[in-house]
Amino acid sequence: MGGIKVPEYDNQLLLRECMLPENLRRYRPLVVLLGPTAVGKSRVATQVAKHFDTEVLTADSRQVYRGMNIGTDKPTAAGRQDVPHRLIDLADPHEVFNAGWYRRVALDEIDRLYAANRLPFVVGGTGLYIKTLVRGLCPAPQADPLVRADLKKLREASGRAGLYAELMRVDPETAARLHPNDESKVMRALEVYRLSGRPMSIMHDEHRFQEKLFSALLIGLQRTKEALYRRIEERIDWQLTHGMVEETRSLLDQGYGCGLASMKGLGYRQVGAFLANEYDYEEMVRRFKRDTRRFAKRQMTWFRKESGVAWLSIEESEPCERTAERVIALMEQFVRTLEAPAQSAALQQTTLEKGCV
RNA sequence: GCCGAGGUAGCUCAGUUGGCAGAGCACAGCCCUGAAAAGGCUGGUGUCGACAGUUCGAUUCUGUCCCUCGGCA
Repeated sequence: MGGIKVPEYDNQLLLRECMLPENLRRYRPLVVLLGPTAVGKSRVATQVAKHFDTEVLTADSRQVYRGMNIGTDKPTAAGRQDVPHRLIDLADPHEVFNAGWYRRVALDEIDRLYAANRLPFVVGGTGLYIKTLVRGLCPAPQADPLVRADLKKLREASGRAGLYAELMRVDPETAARLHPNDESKVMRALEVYRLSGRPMSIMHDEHRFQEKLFSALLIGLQRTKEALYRRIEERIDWQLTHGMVEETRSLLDQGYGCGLASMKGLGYRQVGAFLANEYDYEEMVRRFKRDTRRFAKRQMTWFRKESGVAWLSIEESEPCERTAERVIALMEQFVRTLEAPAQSAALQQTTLEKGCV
């Protein structure tokens, strides 16, 4: 027998201890399960949440909209009864939901869970929303419809070049960072300047995503590109045979036009164009799948560069119960490092280095 | 077998009166601090079907062959 003996832990006991009110307040533990669309987060998350007797806090910029259910793969009522899901159905499709709004309501939910001695468990694929919890959001002014309307006028009068020229004048540093064609980000930077009188670049320099509100464990799920793409196609086929077209039609009939941010989401955009006879059904399916593949790719680009994610590769044959077990194992290990930082310093350095933020 | 029409990027094709091969789509890589399922940027060496001939130089012209799709037998 050689090597160092790792002490045996009673994980359930430690977990209960970790979730004692004073410890929750002390460590502010947070677990995030992330990954690209269709990788299989939801089913795993439900099992994991059940195991830890907690809830699922969704980090999904589309499931926040009421009435958008099939297209956003929102958990069903039955699933939500099994395990409570929060941060869903927060806004109507005509409202402009955004990262700041998400952060405020998510922090409230997390505090509520701490008060109930439960471990907050965030699950989703919207990288920016997750980042607002794990690394914060700079205290720039919120989006303002009046300023935006004004900027739109400027856009109409003098085009993208006019917007960009103004940004070069008031915030050359941000202008240098942004491409003149990236209208929405150029407008946001102008909005920040008009509302605060300060260049956004200065605020970013001051913030630098350095907030640390939680001891966070980030777990990422990934699959091979081929497997992920196949799952995307299967899910879209399922959505289309289970009411996606009807759901989109109903939203349009309620007056939610295709110009809304919510209606520009995957699926709704393509089905909406199909209903407007811009192209036929087959073309709609092709684009829906293609655009979802592209999205998954963008998600992976974002997540890959996020430091501190513990990645779990899922094999094709792996049942989701097994994936859930692996996630649970990582979480229990994480809880140990919180509970007994002295003994597990080595452990933290080695195995959990990647997953802790 | 004969007569047409073709063979150029993963796909559909354009093109070179002989001089470093180019579009769309697909795909790939990337950026992001209140629209993030949004928005934006970048990426083309490919035996130009094969072999030979003419030429300083052939993907382009000529010849032979191979393959595909029509039509006729």
